[in-house]
Amino acid sequence: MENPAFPSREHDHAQCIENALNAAERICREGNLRLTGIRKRVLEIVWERHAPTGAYHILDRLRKEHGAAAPPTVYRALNFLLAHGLVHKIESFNAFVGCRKPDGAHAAQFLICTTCRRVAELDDPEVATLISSKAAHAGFDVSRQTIELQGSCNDCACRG
Amino acid sequence: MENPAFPSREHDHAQCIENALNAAERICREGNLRLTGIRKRVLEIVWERHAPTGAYHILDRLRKEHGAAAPPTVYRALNFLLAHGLVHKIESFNAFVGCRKPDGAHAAQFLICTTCRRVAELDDPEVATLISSKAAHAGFDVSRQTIELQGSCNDCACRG
DNA sequence: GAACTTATGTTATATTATTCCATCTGACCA
DNA sequence: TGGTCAGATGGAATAATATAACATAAGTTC
Repeated sequence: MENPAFPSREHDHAQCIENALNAAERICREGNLRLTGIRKRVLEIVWERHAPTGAYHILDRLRKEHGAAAPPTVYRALNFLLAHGLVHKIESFNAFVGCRKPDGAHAAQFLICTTCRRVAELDDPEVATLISSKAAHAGFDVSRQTIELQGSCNDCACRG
Repeated sequence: MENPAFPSREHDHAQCIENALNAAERICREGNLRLTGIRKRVLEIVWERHAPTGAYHILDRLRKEHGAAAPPTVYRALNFLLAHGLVHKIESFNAFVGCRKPDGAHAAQFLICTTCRRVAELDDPEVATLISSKAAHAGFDVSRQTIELQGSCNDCACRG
C-alpha cells in the first residue's frame, strides 16, 4: 500500500487543522470570498476529527463558546464551505468532513471505516473517468458524483 | 447508446410494477420470507415511479387507503425490502427506488437526472471492481458501495 | 392450544434541515 | 461623510426524515 489515505494514528493533527485553515484563507483571498469568524470556526470544528461531523454537533460546540446559535447559522456556514470546496458532505451519514484537496473541482471518492468511523478521501481520476464514460454510454451526462465506500481501514482490519 | 438505462417515456409501466412484484413474490418464496400486505403495498408505491420516493410520501399513500399508519410502519417495510434487495436507498435524496435486478447481491450505480428526477440503475461490475481495487490499494476493504451520479438523462438533454 | 417468533399498532421523541423576517456589517460610491 | 446596496448573521418557527419503546396481533411449531 502506498500513499496512505488514512493518516496514521500518531500523525500531527494540529498540523492537519492548520493546513486546512491556511488553504481556506488562501482560497478565500484568491476568490474574493469572506472567511468570516463563524465560517472559520465551523471549518475548524469539522477538522477536529477525520470522521464525519454532524451539523448539530457543530451547533453544540458553537453554543458553548458563542452563546446563542441556531441551526441556520451552522447550515449557512456549511453551505458556504461546501460551495467553495472546503468541506464535503457524506450523504450516507448526513454529516461533513474537511476536504483534503480544496483546490479546484474534483470528483472525490470517500472511504469510510465502519469501525473507527474515520473517512479518507480518494481523488482518483481513473475512477471518475470510468464512471463518467460508463454513464455516457447509457446516454447520461454526469455533473456530480457521490461515491462513498463503507468498509474497514487497514488499522481496524489488523486489530481484528 | 445501447441498452437504455432509462425506460422510454412510453414504456408500459404497469409491466414494470408487475415484474417487480412477481420477482418479489418469487424471492420471498425462495428465501422463506413473508411478503406481507404492507410490505407488498410499500413496494408497489415505490414502483409507481422511476424516481426516488420518500418515506413520508409512502406514509401519506398508506394513510389514504389504510386508515391509521405511522412512520415505523413504513420504515419497517422499507428496511425489510432493503435487507432483501428489493429496493435501494438513494442516500443523496433520503428516498427509495425499486431495485431493477433484485436477484443476488450487486453493487449498483445510480444515475439520477436532476431535471426529471428519474433514476436509472447501472450494475456495472467493471466499475465496482475498479473501485474496490483502488480502495484495496489504499489498504481499505470495501463492504458496501454507494455510488450516485447526478446529471442529465438523454431525454432531458435533448429537450434542452 | 401453549409457547414462541415475527409482524404490526401506537405514542412519543430524536435527528436533520429549511423558511422567513429582522438586523447588522462591510464595500462602494456620490 | 454619509447613503445605498449586497452579503452575512440573529433568531423563531416549522418542515422533513428517522428511531425508540412498549403493547398487541398473527403466524408457526410442537
